[in-house]
Parts: sequence; structure tokens; C-alpha cells
Amino acid sequence: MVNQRLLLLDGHSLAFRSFFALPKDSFRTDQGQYTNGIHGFINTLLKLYADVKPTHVAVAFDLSGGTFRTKEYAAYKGGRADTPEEFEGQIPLIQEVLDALGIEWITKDQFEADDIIATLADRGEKAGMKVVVSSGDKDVYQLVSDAVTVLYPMPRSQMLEMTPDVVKERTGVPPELYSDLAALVGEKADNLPGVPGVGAKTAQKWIDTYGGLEGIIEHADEIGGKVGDSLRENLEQVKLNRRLNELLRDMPLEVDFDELKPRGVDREAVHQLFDTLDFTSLRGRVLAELPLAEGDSEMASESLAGLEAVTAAPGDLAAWLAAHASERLGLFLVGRGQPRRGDIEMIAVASSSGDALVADRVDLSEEDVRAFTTWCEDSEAIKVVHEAKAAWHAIKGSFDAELAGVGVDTELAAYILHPDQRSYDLNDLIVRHVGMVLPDMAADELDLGLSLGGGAVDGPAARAWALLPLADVLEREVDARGSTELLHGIERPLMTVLARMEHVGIAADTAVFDDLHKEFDSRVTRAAESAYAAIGHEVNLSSPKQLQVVLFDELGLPPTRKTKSGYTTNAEALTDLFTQLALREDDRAAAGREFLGQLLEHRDAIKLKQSVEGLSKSVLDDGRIHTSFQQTVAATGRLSSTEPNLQNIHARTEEGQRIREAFVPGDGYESIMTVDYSQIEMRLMAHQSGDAALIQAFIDGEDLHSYVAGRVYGIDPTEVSPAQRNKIKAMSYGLAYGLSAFGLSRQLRIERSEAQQLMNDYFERFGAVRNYLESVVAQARRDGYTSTILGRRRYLPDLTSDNRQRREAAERMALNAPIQGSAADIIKIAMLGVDRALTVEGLASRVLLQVHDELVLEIASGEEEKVRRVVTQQMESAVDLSVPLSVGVGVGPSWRAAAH
DNA sequence: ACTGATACGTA
DNA sequence: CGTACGTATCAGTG
Repeated sequence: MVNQRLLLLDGHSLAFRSFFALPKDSFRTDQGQYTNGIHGFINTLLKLYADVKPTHVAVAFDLSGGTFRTKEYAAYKGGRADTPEEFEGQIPLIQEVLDALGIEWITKDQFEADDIIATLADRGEKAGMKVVVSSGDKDVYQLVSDAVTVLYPMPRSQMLEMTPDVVKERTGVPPELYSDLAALVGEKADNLPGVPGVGAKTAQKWIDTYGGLEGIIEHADEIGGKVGDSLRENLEQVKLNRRLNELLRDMPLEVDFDELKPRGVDREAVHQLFDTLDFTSLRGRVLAELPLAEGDSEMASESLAGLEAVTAAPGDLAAWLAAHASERLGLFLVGRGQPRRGDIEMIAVASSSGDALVADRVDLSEEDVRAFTTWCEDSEAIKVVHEAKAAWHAIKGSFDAELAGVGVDTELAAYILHPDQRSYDLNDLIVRHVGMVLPDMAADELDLGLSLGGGAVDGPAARAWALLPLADVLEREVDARGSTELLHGIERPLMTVLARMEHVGIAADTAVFDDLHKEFDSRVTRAAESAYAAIGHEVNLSSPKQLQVVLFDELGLPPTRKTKSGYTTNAEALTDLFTQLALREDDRAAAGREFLGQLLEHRDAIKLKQSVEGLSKSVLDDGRIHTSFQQTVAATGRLSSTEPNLQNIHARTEEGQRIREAFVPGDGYESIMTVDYSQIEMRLMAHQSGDAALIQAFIDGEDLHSYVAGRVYGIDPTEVSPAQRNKIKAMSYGLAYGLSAFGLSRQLRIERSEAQQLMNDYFERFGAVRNYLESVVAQARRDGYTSTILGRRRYLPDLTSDNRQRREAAERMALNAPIQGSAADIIKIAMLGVDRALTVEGLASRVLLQVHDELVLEIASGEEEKVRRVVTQQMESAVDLSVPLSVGVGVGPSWRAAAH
């Protein structure tokens, strides 16, 4: 056993130290489980692993319940504060982690972790091993010898290495006499009282004089002074202390050293466990720094070892691409990938055989550029790319070429598999699915963000190459789930459609923005000044905190609904307050009304002003606004829009609609067309539920809300009042969001009982809807996920949560996801159909925007009728439901004018 | 410079 | 105590 190193850890002690060292609120899963002790323990383990490089490892844990020590001395380790609530459950999770890491952990009834450690240390030493013990408990000092050292955890994850000399230096006695010292001085943590008046210095002196506790007891009578009396009075306690603090070196333990050899990390188990613990950074470190289990390690080492990356000189890229023609290649770009702002700095390409080439943009010859763009545009040349849309823009911006032939966009594939994540970091995916830990790269370079440029050749090459096995793994998973059509039939081709939409942008009439800005700005100023005048001083009207002081302290208004930090000042609450004040006649009420009115006006005006400002700033030098559509953000399958968000441009108010007047056809185009699905979510509700009455209403082309209201109220649809229709409309939409009677009553400002009655009547008439909604949740709870009509899944683990609030929130998501998600599926199909049809028909008109249930198009001269026909046809026939899909079309000189 | 809270725009 | 988003601002933190 020479040259073997045995690492022994006290699991509870190390975890408990970490628990207090790390801020617990920074380490919490959304399930509410605290993980700071686990996190710290793993950190410590990794540190020890790196320092010790052990051949054998064991982690010992105490068991709850008594030990042989408590039998002898009931108060042993008594008087300790209860385990903090937040520490609960962390020890079993650490044990799960150790299982996943392939590291042995040991408990033994009636014995403490330190006894296990002492016994194993003793056996290890006798077997000729070098032993390292790590524990936060000082008792283990007694184990230190030439072969056994203790690593004592210090603040800031430092480790103090306790050799015999260090023990002597720090305690004044050699390790073998440490227990004697501790017996005299006592150990607070163990509830063992020492001899009163005897501290480390005195004890040390006695030990020096009499050679140890035995000698001291023998000569107890000779020791004079108060401390001598004290010693004699407490002799029994000291003897007891000594018996208790002696660690057992020969406890019965059936452990073979072979079992302590690390079995290697089970990668999948680590991923699963770390997923539930919300550990991210630790994952990569664990996989990189600990030995992998056999099957897993082969893959990783083989992968990285097989890579041969070359830095390209001019001409090399062209030659490389020629040599790898007709191969499926990984493509990794460094640079920027935004619409009209694409810029490549580095190109890395790799083949599955392990050939890779990294070319700096500045080193490309004309021939290289030609070869690269030809390859990019060749739809038969299959590329594997992460964030293909960003790559598309980068290539467009740098070489005016369009990326085609994307076989797999690994980001999209990952999104299909886990739509609830907010981002899909390539490194994480590779670590997770391929088990490779890649060479570092500047963080900025990873996502086609800003590049630091130069240098990091290994990073891009390794990534280009790792994309290939990653794509294989992801595709297999997508396939196994039956989502291949969703990925390759919808999302992947949609990427190109979106890239072009973003690239084209929408023309903006900046004169309109300028006029509106002036107007809104003066409204803001006027409202602010009037508001200040009403209360006699200035205040930041954009600060909810300052507003609360004015409203509830100065003006003495009644408190509104509570928020996390005070009382809400939102428009709804302010309007309520205003209404209350309208009933009062006094001067203070008048001032309050004036302030509230001006505040609401200010809110309104400043929001409009900010909108206009933001949009103005986003107009590029081509006179157009280029949003970015996020294809992998919304958990339901919707798109989202950023920089700027063109999916939330004001539409409801007159003033807001004027902003839409600034969105106009560009040069060479004559009008804007909007086409939107009519009540697509309600139609999906009818289709999915199979409710005969609802389906019939759509087939008959009735006014849906009047029809439903007629049924609910038991009257003829023509007799339904506007108020009744509105209530029913709100409820119909609310149902798809999991609306409760409480919520409905609040929204409609009606009695709870009336809201409940309304819902009862609704479900009475449309029973299939209720059955459907219930079955959706039941199915989701059973399977763990919801599905859209295209099989897009959303996983909702919280459906089985013990926490009512979380569970009910998940239930509402489960109700909504199939409806919202199916609508998203349908318009995505429609977009592909419209795009294809416009091309096939040779039309110059083009889709500019998607706003969830609406497409915005730019219409070329003379194409209006043809486009209207094509788009209507494509959108209405996107899928075949048991109800017709119907669209409304509007055309005009601006987005506003195109409304209908 | 970043983060969380608040408020508010859209479907 | 109705889903899905993005953005602006403030206020606290580093």
C-alpha cells in the first residue's frame, strides 16, 4: 500500500461549517431546499481532492440517536442549539451527491464519524498509506502522526495542514497528548466541562511536568494553589473527559480498502442531481476535477484527444473546405450576430474525424471568403451550429451571404427538449450531453457577443468540433421524444424566416416619432408641475417609494394593496383612490384628487414618451427598426421580441395608436398589411375540448361572445347587453389562464358570488370545456408535462409540489400552455407557409413582424390582392381543426392604418 | 455595474 | 388568488 493516499472526511462537520460560511439565501432551489452546506461541502471535497490526489476516499457521517458516549455520559454533546431548519435535508443530499460522484460514505450505529475516521486512519497507517483527515472537530488532532495529517478547514476555504509539529506548535503538546490536554481544558462543543481555572497554558505546563494525564492524576496531591484544589475536585470529570474524547481506533467496521477506491463520477446522475439542486458552475468542475466512471471517461478523453486543430494561414480555409466537401461540419463563429450588425472575427470549422481549422477574419484570402460563402449558401453542405440565427447575421454582415444547410441548431434542439430554460449556453450543453469540458475561452466570445479577438484558438476549434457529437445526442433525444418534426419541420426552417425578417426590419417615419416626443414630453412636464403644485413640493413621480410617502403620509390616503415593500401605487389602485376622494368635499381631498389625476396623467405620458424615445433610438441608418425575435425564450413556444420589443407597441389607446403611425412601408413598397387570427385561443379551446356547442358556434360564424353570453344567461344572443357580453368575454379568455372566481370578481368588480354563479352557469352550458381543463391538469400531473397539437412539451414538476401556491401556479400554467403553445405552433406553421408561398408566387411583398396571433407585412406595389389571398389561405389552412381558422386582414399606409 | 422590485406595454 | 413576454426606472448592493 505504499504510495497510496487515503482521504477521510467528516461529512457532517464539513457541511455544517460550509452552512455557516456561505449565505444561505444565495443557495436555494426553487423548491425551497437550501443547498449552501452541500455547495460548500462539494467545494471542500474538490479542494481536498486537488491537494491530496487520493487513491482512496471515505466520508464518515454521524447517525442521529445515541452513541456509546451518550450511554456513559448523557450530557455528551448536549446543550447544543437545534439544527437550523435550513440545514435540514442537506446531509442526505450530500450523501446522494457522493453516490453520484462514486465516493464511499460510511455510517455506523452507536459510533461517531470521528471514530470511523480514527479506525480507518489507523488501518491505513498500518497498511503503509499516507492518510489525510479533514474535519472541523479538534478531537482528530489526536490522530496526527508521521503518516496521518489533518487538514483543518479555515475561513476563505483555506486548509491548515496539521502535522505533528504544527499540532505541537498550536496546542503546546504533541498529538498523542492532545486528548490529555483537552480532558483538562474541556471541550465546549461536546459539552465536556474542563477543570475550572485551568486553561491551555496550565494544562500544558502540567503535561510537561508529569508527562501526561496519568502522571498528573498520580501526582494530583502535589499540585498546589487554587488550581490544584480545582483539579482534585474535578478529577472524575477529567477522567470521564479523557474516556470520551478518545477516538476509537478499533471499532467494528467491515470496510475493505478496495471499496474506498473512488468508483468514478456517474455523469448522468450528477446532471440529474445538480439540476434539482440548481448547481451550474459546480457541475463542470466536478466533471473536470474528479475521475469519471469508466464508460463516461472513455468518451471524454477520446473526444478531446482526437481533435487536431490548425490555425489557418491565408488560403487554408478554402483548401480545408474543399477537402471536407460533402461532410457534415461543425461551425463556430466568434464575433457579433445581431441584425444588420453582424461581424465575424473568427471562424472555426471541424469535421467529425477530428480535423479542425480556426481562421482569423483578417487572415482570410479572397479565395477563402469565396469558398466560405459558397459553402455557407450551399444547402447541401450540412452545418451544425449553435444559435444559427446569430451566425446567419454574422455571415450576412461580414460577407453578405446567407447561411443555409443548417442540419442542426443545437440551441433550438436544446429548447425543444427543455423549453423552460432561459438560455442555452453551449458550454453547459457540451458538458451536459457530451461530457466534455472545453478549454477556456473569453466569456464574451461564447455567444457571438463581443469578442476579445485573437488568441483563443483552442476554444473555438474545440467548440466547433464538440458541436457534432452534441448534435447527435440532442437529435437522438428529440427523436426519442417524437419531436423531430417540430425541430426540423418547424423551428429550424423558421430560424431562417426570422433571420430575414430581422434583417429586413420595418421602416420608421422618424418625423412622427419626433412630433410625438415633443407632444408627450410637454404633457409629462405639465403633469409633473401640476402634481408638484398640488402637494407643494417636488417629488420623483417615478419612484414608488417616494410616492408612498406623499400618498399615505402627507395626503393621508387609505392604504392600498400591499406589495413586498409597502403599498402599491399602480394605476388601478390610484384610480380607486381617486374615486374614493370624489365623494369627499374637503380641501385636502381636492388636493389629493388633483395630485392623483396629475400622477396618472404623468404615468401615461411618460410611458408614451419613453416608448417613442426607445423606438427613435433603435432606428438604424437604413431608416428601419430591426428587432430580434427570440426563438428559445418563451416556455410555451411563443416567440418574443427584443431590442426593441415590437410585440408590445401601444395598441389600445388613441394616443398609443399614434405611435403605430410611425411604422410605414419603406421605399419601393406601398402599404402595410396586418393579418391576425380571430380568437385563435378560443377556437383551440373548442377544438381541444370537443365541446359541441362551442364548435357549432364557430362553424356558424356567430359572434362568439354574444353567443356564449346568450347561452350562459339563457337568452337570445341578440338580446345580450354589452355589459353581459363583456363579462362573458373576460371569463372566456380568463378560463384559458386558469382564472378563479376570485380573480374574475376582482377584474369585473362584481361580487364573488356573482362571479362564481357566472362560472357555474358557463360550465353548465359548456361542460366539455370544464372536463377538458380538468383533464389537461390531470394528464400533466400524471405525465409531468403538457403537450401542444405539435407535441411541444412543457414540463411542470411543481404540479406535485407540497406548496399550495406553487402547485396552483403550475396548474394555471398547465391550463394555459397547450392553448397558448398550440396557437404559437399554428402561427409558426403559417409563417413558413406564407414565406414559401410569397416566394413561389414571385411576390416582392414580405413578412416583417409577428405579434403572436398577427403577421405584419410590407406590400409591394400592385401586390395587395394577391398577397391578401395568399396569406389568408396559408394562415387559415395551417392546421386542420374541428373549427375553422379565420383571419382578419387590414391594409393601410401605416401599421395603425392597417388595423381592422 | 449589477440585481430585485415595481410598474406597464402587448397577445 | 389569470398565462406568456420585455423594458424603464428606482433603490439597494458590490
